[in-house]
Amino acid sequence: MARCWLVKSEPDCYPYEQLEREGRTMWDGVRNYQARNFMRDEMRVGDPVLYYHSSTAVPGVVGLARVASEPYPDPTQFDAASEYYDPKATPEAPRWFLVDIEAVERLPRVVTLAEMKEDPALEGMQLLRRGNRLSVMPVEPEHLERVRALAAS
DNA sequence: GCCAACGTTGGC
DNA sequence: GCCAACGTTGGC
Repeated sequence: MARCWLVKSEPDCYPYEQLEREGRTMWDGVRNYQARNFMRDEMRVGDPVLYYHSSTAVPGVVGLARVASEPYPDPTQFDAASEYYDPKATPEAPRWFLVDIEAVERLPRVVTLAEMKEDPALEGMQLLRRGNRLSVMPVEPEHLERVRALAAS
């Protein structure tokens, strides 16, 4: 079975609806080494991805997506006009990597953070650990299936 | 707006 | 290599 993932996005910044509309996007602007390492070293084309909305009134998983490319350097790190510009990165020695993400399907309903916390079947899920701030993280396949089942219920 | 948790930076 | 200071994330 493929590895499964969860990505966070603030809906004010890049909501799932926009990914649906555009079909596919570069998952750029990630500036955390752990998250980078997941994208650079462990993601494979086709891996399933839960799409999570953070910093919003009702945070939760809203859709399914999928890894759509091999890793490659995040072009925004070289762009002095970008908010993600990193002066220490060069094309010869890129520091930040990303993958493309494509929309698969919106969940029938939002699976909220609150209900995930209450669900014994999701115990141990990295998203639910205290103080978790990673914007890209692995998800156990059974946890991903459980979230899908909750969304269908 | 508050605050806990965490990552990063930089002085030593 | 330690650790305090600082900035950011993100739920509430």
